[in-house]
Parts: sequence; structure tokens; C-alpha cells
Amino acid sequence: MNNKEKILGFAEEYIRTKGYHGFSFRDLAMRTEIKSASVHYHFPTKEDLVVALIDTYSKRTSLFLESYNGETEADAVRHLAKIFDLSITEGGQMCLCGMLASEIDGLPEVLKPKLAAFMDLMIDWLQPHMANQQHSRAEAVVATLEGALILARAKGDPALVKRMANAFIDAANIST
Amino acid sequence: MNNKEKILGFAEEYIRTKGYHGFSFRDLAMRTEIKSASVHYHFPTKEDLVVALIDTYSKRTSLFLESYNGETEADAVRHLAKIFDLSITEGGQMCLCGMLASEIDGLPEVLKPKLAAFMDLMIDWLQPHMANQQHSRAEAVVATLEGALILARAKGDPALVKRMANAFIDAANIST
DNA sequence: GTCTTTCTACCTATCATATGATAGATAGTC
DNA sequence: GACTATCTATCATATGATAGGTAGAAAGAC
Repeated sequence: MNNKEKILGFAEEYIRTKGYHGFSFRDLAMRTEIKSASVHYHFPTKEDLVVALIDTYSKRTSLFLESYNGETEADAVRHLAKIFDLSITEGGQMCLCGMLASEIDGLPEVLKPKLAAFMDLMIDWLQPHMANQQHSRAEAVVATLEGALILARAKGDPALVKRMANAFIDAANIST
Repeated sequence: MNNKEKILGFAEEYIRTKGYHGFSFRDLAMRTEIKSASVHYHFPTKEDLVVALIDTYSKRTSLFLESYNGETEADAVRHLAKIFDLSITEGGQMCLCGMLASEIDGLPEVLKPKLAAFMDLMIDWLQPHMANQQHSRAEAVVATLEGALILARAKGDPALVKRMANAFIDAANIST
């Protein structure tokens, strides 16, 4: 792994744990064991760096979603939930775009449409698999998973994410 | 409203839109039209300021929850959802503690137990009103609402939060 | 094959600005 | 006289970013 890839890896980790304003080029330089000017060589501005991160993150997510071969709504929910579950169980991290979306008013403008697109990526993938193909139902799953990461981190309870995915599936099968 | 209260108000707005690291004492000073040293007079450190914010925010939330006089699970969900709905429709803001929880790894240690307590405040209030008093079901509602704020901001769609509350209620009444 | 140029990925050094925080002075109130 | 809320002035450090230099690899010319 070359330094450019290392920078991307560390930057992703920083954003997903501390947010966009929670790290500096010098932090990245120290982790990568190069100088901060060399970080700027690979990514002239912080905005450039984060654009690159969101783009590869979105592509990775898209590829994973396309690898789906289940059948039921519950299968689809579990498939999407796996991304969030791994995020928290390995690394204790937020979703990159979920974190950035919460801080959205403090971000460079170019990032904003990319965050909206990422959310639509997940919702639009999920919708055809949902009961009655309800759009709001697909949104609800994504919202629940993004929120589950917040709760899991606040409470130091990584198992919460999987529990929320199951709670959603269960809620569809009990009638109150 | 005195300057101390103004500072608290502006700081809350900053955190709920840009995050803990998304504003400075000078930002607060400019908004309040005093000098940054005077902000430090009221709140010696940023940590002190945010402790005060979380405490009053938690108390406010607790008081609102206790004002509940509904009956059904759906009523309770709507009651809690009102907090989140107002947060996004007025001000376009995150939940203070939801925002901080996402950035938790970049925060002073003293804040962390307070964030966990805030989440439990909502979950523990909600649980007795839920079907079978299921704890995971109460967690799911809170997760959905916290996540709904993220989605609403990412997509610039404030109506999403109320839609998610209704989606949760509907999901309990249809059998797939 | 050797020489020269260009490119890549770093470096040192530096800048302007931002940031959290402190010391000490001052005017008005109790 | 003590207290409150502000001020001016200042600090050390952090931050994003730039200028200009260097060693080694790659590419092209002869």
C-alpha cells in the first residue's frame, strides 16, 4: 500500500470517528510518517481529499449492494445492515457519509450533492425489495441503521446495530 | 436574554449544524457581539460550555417527555418524534446529543457518559409505551429518529423525519 | 548503452490565519 | 470595597496551504 492509499485510509478513519473538522493534515502526516506538505502533494486541499473518499466509499458500497442474491425483504435488510454492522463492530466507526451529513452545514459545498446521492444509492437499492416497494419503508431502514450507529457509539454497545436490523424485521411480522 | 444565555443559544445552534469542532469562541463572540475573552468569562473552556449545553438540553427533553398524556404506542412515538420533527423543520438541526455522539471519539471524556445518559433518557421513557414493552423496539424508534435527521439533512428533505415516524407506526400494523 | 530530460514523491521552510486560553485593566452595580 | 461583566492585549499552538529544493526512477534522444 503506497502513501496515497494510506492517507485515504487514515483520513477515512478520522472522519468516521471524529468528523471532518476532527483531524488535520498534520495528523495524517504523522500517521503516514511523511510530512504534511507531502499530504498536500497527493491531495491539494482537504476538500479534494474528502471528495476522493466519498467517491470510493460510494463505489465500494454500490459494489457490495450489487453482490446481493437473497430473496425476501428480511434478506435485503440484513444485506444492507451488514455494512453498518461491520462499520461498528470492526473499528467502532460511523458511516462515512452519515457522519459528513450530520456536519453538513460546516462542509464545502461540493460535498453536499454527493452525500444526498449516497443516501439515495442505499434507498434506491433497497426499495424494490421492500414490502409493496414502499419508498418510505426503504428510507426508514436506512434511517434506522444510520441512527443505530449513533446510539451504538453513544452507549458503547456495538451489538445494537444488528439488534436494530432484527427489530425492524420483527416489527413487520407482529401485529399490535 | 443576557449574554450568557445568548452564548448558550448560539453554541447549541453551531454544534447542531456544524459539530463540536465546527465553531470557535470567536464565532460565538461575533454572534453575541462581545469579545472572545468575555465568552471565556462565562465558560472557561469549551468543555465547560458543552457540559452546560448537554445538561440543559437533557433537562428540556426530559420535561417535554414528561408532559406526555397519550395512550397508544403510536401516540408515544409521535410524542417523541415531535422533538426531532421540530429540530429539523425549525432550524434544520440535528439532535444536540446525536451530533455529539457521532463525533464522540473527538470529544472530551467528561461528555461521553452524558451522551449515553441522554440516549437512555429517551429509550427508557419510550419503553413502557411500546408493544410488549420491548426494549429493542424503543431503541429502534430512537435510532430511526436520530438517523432520520441525518437523511433529512443529506437530502434537504425536512419532511422526512415525520414520514419516518409514520413509517414506524405503519410497519406495526401491516403484516407482510 | 549512455546521456539528458522529465516526472514522481518526497523534503525543508515558511505564511497567514485560526484557535483555546490567560493576564490584567476598567466601568458600573451591590 | 467587593462583585460582575466586559474590555485590550497577548500567547502558544494548530491549521490549511504554498514555494522552492532534491533524490531517484522513468522515458526519450542519440
